[in-house]
Amino acid sequence: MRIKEGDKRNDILLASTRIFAKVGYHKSKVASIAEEANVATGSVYVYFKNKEDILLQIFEELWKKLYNEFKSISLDTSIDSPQKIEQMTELFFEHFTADIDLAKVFVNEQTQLLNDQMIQFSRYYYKFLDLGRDIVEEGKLSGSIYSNIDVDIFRHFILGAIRNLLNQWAVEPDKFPLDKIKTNFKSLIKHGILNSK
Amino acid sequence: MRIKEGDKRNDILLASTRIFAKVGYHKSKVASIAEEANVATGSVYVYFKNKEDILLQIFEELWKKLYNEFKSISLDTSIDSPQKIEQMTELFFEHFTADIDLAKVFVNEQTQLLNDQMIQFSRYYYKFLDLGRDIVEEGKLSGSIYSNIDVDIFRHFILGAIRNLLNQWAVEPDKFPLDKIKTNFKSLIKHGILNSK
DNA sequence: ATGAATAATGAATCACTATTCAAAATTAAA
DNA sequence: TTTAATTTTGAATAGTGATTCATTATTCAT
Repeated sequence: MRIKEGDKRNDILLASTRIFAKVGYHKSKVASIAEEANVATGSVYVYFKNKEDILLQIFEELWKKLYNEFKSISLDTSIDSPQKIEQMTELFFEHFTADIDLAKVFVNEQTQLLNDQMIQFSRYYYKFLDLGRDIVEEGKLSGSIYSNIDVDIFRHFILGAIRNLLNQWAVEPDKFPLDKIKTNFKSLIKHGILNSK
Repeated sequence: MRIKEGDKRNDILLASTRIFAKVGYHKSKVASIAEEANVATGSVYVYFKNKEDILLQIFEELWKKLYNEFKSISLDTSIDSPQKIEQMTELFFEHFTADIDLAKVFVNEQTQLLNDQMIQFSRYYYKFLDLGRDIVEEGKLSGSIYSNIDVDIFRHFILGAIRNLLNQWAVEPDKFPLDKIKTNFKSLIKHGILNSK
């Protein structure tokens, strides 16, 4: 019997996140990923079906973690809907602050995967979207959120805005410091731009 | 002397927009584009440097048009900053309503191009961003827009939100009708979500 | 008509890289 | 030790599809 030397699967996942972030998924070579992970090219195919599968697994892990974190916020009965939304965005930004490469991969690759009909994207992502819907609906019912707002539209509004701000931060962290982004973001979501004096 | 048979360059541009929208840039084949454009494969290389150049030219034309349309709004002295922002978003959505394939290409391919250091993306895009900055700054100075809002952050906030909503519309036009998106969008930008009763 | 001049063609090339797989290496039990 | 099971390897393969370019077609001026 031979036993596994360390966690090659995870090494590959981490290495590919770095490579994908640096040159983009399509320009990344499996050989480069293997080299970055200190693993033979063939080993990649022991742990993943193919190159695309690596990318899908990165997102699977990402959304699994985020979904679980969001779930506990969602279930918290001591805070109201707007506070939950605020905490969720906070958590979202924090998660990526810790891993700028993951942020880049999220920003650059997720949309294409989602729009590819051939692909089964992480179910945790859709469960996360469901949590978001519930929280906004809760806010509308309790009266803390404008009742004329469409829940589905708002979810995609907020997600798109976050995504693009993360992108700016990932590209120019000095020009777009995350705390400044967070402050502005929360204010924009809550009150919009109009100064009604 | 031989004269050009029709506008093959434009045929290729239109055909590639359809193909890119349907299967995505990376999975698109130059041969398919040529076929869709009723043109020989080699002809593509008469009008474009390579496959990537086609995509860049699609964006060049897109942003050239949008920039010029936005410019006239920006110069209009009869309306104030918030109205300009409203008109610009209106125009933005309208432009893509007329061409859902272009919307898909914009949503799916632009981020990657912008983040690729090797690529010179359309200068009109950056000029468009400058227009946006000026308008928001104008609003802050006149007092109609909250002064604590960071102009750069707001620009990317609004662009990201629009992009993601366009994406939803392009994928499920029935679930996300554009007029509903526009109404919600304008309200969210102006007043946010908090119902202060 | 004729022949420059330019436009258009598409089969052949050629580089590139994802994937495979037979062999080697490692470990643990017998 | 030896064997057997499992893991790892990386050179060879094989498919793909972007790009080239020699050839053909078309048009206009003469």
